[in-house]
Amino acid sequence: MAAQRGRAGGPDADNAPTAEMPAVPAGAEVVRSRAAIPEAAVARLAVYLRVLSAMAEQGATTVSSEELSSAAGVNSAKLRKDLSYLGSYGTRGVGYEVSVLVGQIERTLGLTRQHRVAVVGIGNLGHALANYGGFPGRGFPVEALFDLDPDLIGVPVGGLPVSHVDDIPKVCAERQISIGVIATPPTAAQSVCDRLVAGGVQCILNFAPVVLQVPGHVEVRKVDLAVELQILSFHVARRADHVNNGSLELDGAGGNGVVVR
Amino acid sequence: MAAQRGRAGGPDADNAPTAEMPAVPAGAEVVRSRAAIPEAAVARLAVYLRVLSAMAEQGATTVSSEELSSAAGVNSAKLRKDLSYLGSYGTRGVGYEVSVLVGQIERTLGLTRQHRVAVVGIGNLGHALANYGGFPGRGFPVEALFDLDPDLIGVPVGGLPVSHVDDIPKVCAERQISIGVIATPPTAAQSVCDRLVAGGVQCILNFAPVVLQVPGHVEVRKVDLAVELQILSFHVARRADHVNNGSLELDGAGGNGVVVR
DNA sequence: TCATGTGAATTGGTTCACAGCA
DNA sequence: TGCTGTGAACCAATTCACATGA
Repeated sequence: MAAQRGRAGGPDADNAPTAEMPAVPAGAEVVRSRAAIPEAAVARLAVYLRVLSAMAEQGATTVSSEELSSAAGVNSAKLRKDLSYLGSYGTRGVGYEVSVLVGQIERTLGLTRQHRVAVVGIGNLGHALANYGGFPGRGFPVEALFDLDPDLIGVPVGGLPVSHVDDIPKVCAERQISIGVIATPPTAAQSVCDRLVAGGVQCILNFAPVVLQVPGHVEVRKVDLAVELQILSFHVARRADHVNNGSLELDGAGGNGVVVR
Repeated sequence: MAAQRGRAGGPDADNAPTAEMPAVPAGAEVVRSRAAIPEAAVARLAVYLRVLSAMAEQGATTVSSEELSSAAGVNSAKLRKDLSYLGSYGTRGVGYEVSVLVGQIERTLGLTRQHRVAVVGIGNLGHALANYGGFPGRGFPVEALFDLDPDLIGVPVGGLPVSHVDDIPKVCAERQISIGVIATPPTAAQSVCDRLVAGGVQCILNFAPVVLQVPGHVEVRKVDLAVELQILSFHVARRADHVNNGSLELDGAGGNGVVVR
């Protein structure tokens, strides 16, 4: 049933074989295939990639860990550690070549492949998603749309006609969809999910506020507005409590902002 | 500059006076602000809350950690640990009373307060958000909408007229907005963010693919479609690699699916 | 007897601090 | 001289396993 990977750093960690760590030879066997990049680092790599792309557009050819990390909102040690999972592509005393990093991150994230996307549920959100048109920075073309509403079937949205949810398995298989996006009401989500899985979809991005049950080989990520808002609510409440309790020291020495430390 | 709290278990930890573990003995009105619930647990509490609400609607009055955890897609040990941060509200040998749990989680997440929301950027996504109408399960009423487009100003969306982004500080202050939702194109996001902060907003939910810079007292959470898709892409690629490498042992003993372990 | 609640062990992730190299 | 790359130390989160109490 594969637990959701949602929000906060899903654990999961399939016994991923660890690094071919250059040094390793020591003992004996060990080693396996590729390197186990921590889940948390993967998420950040995607952010670095975006920042780097922006920098490249501005004509930058080189960046230091300091520059890149501050643009990405992390500290430089973490950035360097994250990049080290890719291998050693920096130049000591200098920094990283932007184009090299972009290439390596893309390769690592599997962005050299195409990942065909289907969107299910063409309501407000589904519309928004369908109109993203080719999704973020290409590589994720939307190739199928589905809904239940007879009035929508056949209507083109973002240039693509809507199909009926009953056809999900067939259409997904035909069009080799690898990522299914669920933007339906919660009640429909599980059955849609089952059909996507039947259609051979490997990953699901779920916007519906339900915990999906999927077979172990399917990867699920959840985007949950209510959860996000409630987490923010928690922080507001906590802050308010602190103030009430008079323990508003909070930023003790030097009154720096926060985070920093 | 407060790092983003985004995706995978934002660390960050504003120097939150962690574990001020109630040295406060058995004494009196324990409860109080209760210290340091791990960020990761907070996100899950929101999920438990939803599951519990659904159960309550179905008439359930009691639930065991086993039932609740499987419905929420986590293991029961984690669930019990999470609930223990709230205090001891279960009955050994029996389980938890649904209504008590709902109440405690709501209290902990600060859902007894109202959190007025503003949505900035009334495009496809902004429309979708505005029409959520009162956001997830009330408690998060949308009280202001903003856009740049003159054709939109004054037009009601989801029953609320759109104001101009220049008025963000004034309107947010007037209407006591505590949560700002940014659904603008990336280029506009930082300036919108600055205005929200000027308007006294305490939390920001950012859908724009940029890393926002905010003062330390403002909490930011990011929902980033591109990042989500790229993480999924990574997993697809990794899986493909494993197969190619013939190291598809992966599930050594017993050939269970994956994830599980 | 059974399921909660929780210390202790473990695992995963972050940060430090410095060796190594252009 | 810098800045990368990385062991080691540290801290957070998860899981284990069992004492506890209805």
